[in-house]
Amino acid sequence: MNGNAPTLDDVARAAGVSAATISRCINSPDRVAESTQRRVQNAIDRLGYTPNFGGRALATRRTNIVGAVIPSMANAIFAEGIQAFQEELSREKVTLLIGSSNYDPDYEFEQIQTLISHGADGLLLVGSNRPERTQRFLHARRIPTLNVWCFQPDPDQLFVGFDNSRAGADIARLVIEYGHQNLAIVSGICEGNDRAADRLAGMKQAIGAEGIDLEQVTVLQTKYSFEHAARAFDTIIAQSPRPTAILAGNDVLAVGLIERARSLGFSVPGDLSVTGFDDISVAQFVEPGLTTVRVPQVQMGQRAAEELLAEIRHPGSGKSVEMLTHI
Amino acid sequence: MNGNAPTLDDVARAAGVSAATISRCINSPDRVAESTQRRVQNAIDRLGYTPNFGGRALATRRTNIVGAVIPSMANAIFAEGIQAFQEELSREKVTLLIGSSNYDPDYEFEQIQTLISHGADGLLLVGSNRPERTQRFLHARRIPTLNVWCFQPDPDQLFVGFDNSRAGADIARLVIEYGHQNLAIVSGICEGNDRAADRLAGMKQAIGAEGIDLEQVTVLQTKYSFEHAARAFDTIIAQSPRPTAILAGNDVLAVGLIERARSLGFSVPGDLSVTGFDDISVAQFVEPGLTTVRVPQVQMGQRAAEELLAEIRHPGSGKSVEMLTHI
DNA sequence: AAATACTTTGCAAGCGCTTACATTTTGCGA
DNA sequence: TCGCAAAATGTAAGCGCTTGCAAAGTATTT
Repeated sequence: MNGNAPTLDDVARAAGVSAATISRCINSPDRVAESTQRRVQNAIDRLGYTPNFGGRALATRRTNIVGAVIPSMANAIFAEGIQAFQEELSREKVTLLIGSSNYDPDYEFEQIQTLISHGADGLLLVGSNRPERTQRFLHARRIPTLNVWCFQPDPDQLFVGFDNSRAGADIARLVIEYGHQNLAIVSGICEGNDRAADRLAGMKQAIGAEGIDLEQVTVLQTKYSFEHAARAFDTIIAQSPRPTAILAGNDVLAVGLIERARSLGFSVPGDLSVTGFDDISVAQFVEPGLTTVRVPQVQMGQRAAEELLAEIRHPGSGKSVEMLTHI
Repeated sequence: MNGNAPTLDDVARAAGVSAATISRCINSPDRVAESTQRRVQNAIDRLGYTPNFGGRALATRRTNIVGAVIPSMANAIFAEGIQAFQEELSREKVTLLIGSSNYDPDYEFEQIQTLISHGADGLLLVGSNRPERTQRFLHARRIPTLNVWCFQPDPDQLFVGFDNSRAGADIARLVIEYGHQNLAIVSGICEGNDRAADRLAGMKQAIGAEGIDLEQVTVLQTKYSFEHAARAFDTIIAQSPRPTAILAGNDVLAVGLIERARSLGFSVPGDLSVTGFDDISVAQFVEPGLTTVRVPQVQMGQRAAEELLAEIRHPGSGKSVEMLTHI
């Protein structure tokens, strides 16, 4: 904070009214006569007054900050959703504190603690699979929390997301319908990542249900980066029979796979099809025809903001929302 | 915050000491007898106490939050640097509040105000060209502020960045040395964006100095998106004589240009060279040979954190740092 | 003109924490 | 055993804001 910031009292003195009136001017202007309001606004402007955060937080027992912990800021997967989330929040004068966990549950817990100790009124988290310790903390402190990017019919938690398993199954089925029989899957690392795990499970289930022997399907788990995807491609392409389609666990992987394929001289989708997941804009661009599971990121972000705010303001009033993906 | 969170007094009562002692246990343990410390720690654990943020902020007049306003979260340009910035901050138990301005000075001002009103102890801003109003506010409130992504020898401001103009000149010169005579420039929008403006100015200056008629060089200003870059490409490619090299104002534009070129059947860099700026990782991947100005983003983020923290803790002690780019 | 209801403003008590200062306890040399 | 400095702890005054309650001012009704 700031040494010489003007306080409510300063403004009050300047405007010739009491501090309470200033406070009301700011928080419920309709309880103040219009003429006074003008005078006060004037003083505020003149002094460059901004409410002191600590004071306000102390008095209202609310910070109007919500925290979000996303797995990664390094790629665009979460950017759009978070942006929408933030816009919706700022409409309500709530600020977003962002942390990133690098897909590491321990680090996620640390970030959560930091956010809370910095006063976050509520939390947006990605996915739902987190260690006992984290869950206990959240529960003990009664922190309003909402999970995105996944959905479970659990009445004790709040979700705004979709069924990763079903989406995974959908795209696998589609690929098979196109006639592909030799498949490979390049998934994200499933441990500690329910989205990746569910997608993979869905894909496997659908593949099995379509009568393809799962033993014949190479499944690789790898980090979400172009480089790792390229390496995964090298492994897959060396196999025989060579797969004719690769199902990627997300678009970062898909783009990495496609680029690697091309730079090795394969034509995509001529020699080989690749499907993605998440619909990030770069993917659209690198490969206009990329078949990918489209996730309603913006909607998800907006809705998440609404429901989380509801839960914060009136605990128990936030609702879970299942969204649909399409291909 | 939380309705039923235990307070200092609760802990004090539980431990049978005064509130002051608890406070000291937390903030300067060496002023408290070890036996008491144990007892207090015990009570803290038992009650699950965490200091109330508002109270602490009010009493210390410090939040340990710093704010950053970046032009955009939608692309990766700032991601790495911000990530490094945040990591450095969290080493010092300081949390980062991020806002994005969408390259709009008014919105930037709004974000700055929000950050300040949420208690930010200091601010990281991108670039240095901002409206009078913003500058006045920052100055009047004596808010420790540091500008990144640019550098000026102005002793009244703090910079951790590089000379965009020189970098722009460097890459233009290089392209000309490679023998290109017909050039085009696709710049970001310069208004309100000193980085874009400086880069462009540097490029123009170098081009002129190399004896090329600037009148012959098409200069387009466009938003930083793949789509806008693609449109710019269409304009440029229609001209005669057709340019043999396009200087892009950043890597998002460069990638957009290259992709558009390829999808129209041009070979890059065979038919046409494209240079970038910023060195984002996707660029590396889309076009391994892309000549781009490499910006030391991670270093910049780290150093910015150090200097900004210094300035916050001891006003006047933060130093400006000029970093070097290379090609 | 008096009685009533409403609107506008002020008063003052916290919210939970830190910290200067005062007080008590402890340790140690004489 | 006493005296005194140092260490440990307590006391209490804020930090800047909100808000219930009371008071003052205005409009409306009878």
